[in-house]
Amino acid sequence: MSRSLRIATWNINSVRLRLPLLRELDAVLRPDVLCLQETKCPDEHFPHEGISELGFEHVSARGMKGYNGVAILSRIPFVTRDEDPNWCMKGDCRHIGVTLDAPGGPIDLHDFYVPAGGDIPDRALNVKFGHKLDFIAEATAWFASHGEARRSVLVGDLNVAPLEHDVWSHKQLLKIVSHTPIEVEALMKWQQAGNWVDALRHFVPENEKLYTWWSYRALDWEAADRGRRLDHIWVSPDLRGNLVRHQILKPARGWERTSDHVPVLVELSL
DNA sequence: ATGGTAGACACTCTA
Repeated sequence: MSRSLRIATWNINSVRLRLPLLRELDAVLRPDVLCLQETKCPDEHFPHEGISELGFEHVSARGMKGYNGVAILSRIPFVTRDEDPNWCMKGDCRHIGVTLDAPGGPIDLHDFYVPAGGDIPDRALNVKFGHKLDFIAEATAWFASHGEARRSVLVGDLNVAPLEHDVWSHKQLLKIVSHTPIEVEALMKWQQAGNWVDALRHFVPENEKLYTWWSYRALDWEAADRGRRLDHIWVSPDLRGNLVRHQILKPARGWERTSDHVPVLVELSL
């Protein structure tokens, strides 16, 4: 007998503005757990009522005014781990860790919103790029010091498209923040630090294009199809055999007043 | 090489 656990992640780009879209997402994906990034919402204004109406009884939010912000919405109980690091000592609401009361035993879940890093891929000229690299390095060191992850899932907007076919043109994006070699190397070191399994690439071969984000700035995002895979789901190696399916909700990019990211989901059989 | 769009918030920051 096995039970399923459906974990989704979405950079929602304002949880208050897009609360109605969560109903659409829920109808299509039916996640047990939904991790959000860029909620742009201080905790005291978090729309708890609308979210509990969707059936998510368990909510942990870490937000601030104007920027950033993460939240985990869940149909299954969890405890928030408050002892996790305050990355880069900035208190800027880019991570929540919870331990899920999952079938078959607890699962540690991490929801990350990695700094985007600005436009210039040079830490000497752009402090945001330096912050991004420092953030990833700090996360790498933290997971390395904890050894190989076990019964763990790490999701979020990691703001790096690591593989050649995670972007519409590898060659044209080599100097564009999100796909530069220094960021790709840093992200891969992080992945290796916990021996994480890239769950989306577990399902989709590396020679196939795979995107989760399309810029707002295209006249016709769908026709141009200049996407990038910025959103990720990683699972610890002991859960590799429990992966049963994934979904990239590309139609969400066509919703009215939507985010520039689309929801991504992985189902585990536990 | 440039600029295009979007959200929060109240000036211009962030993406």
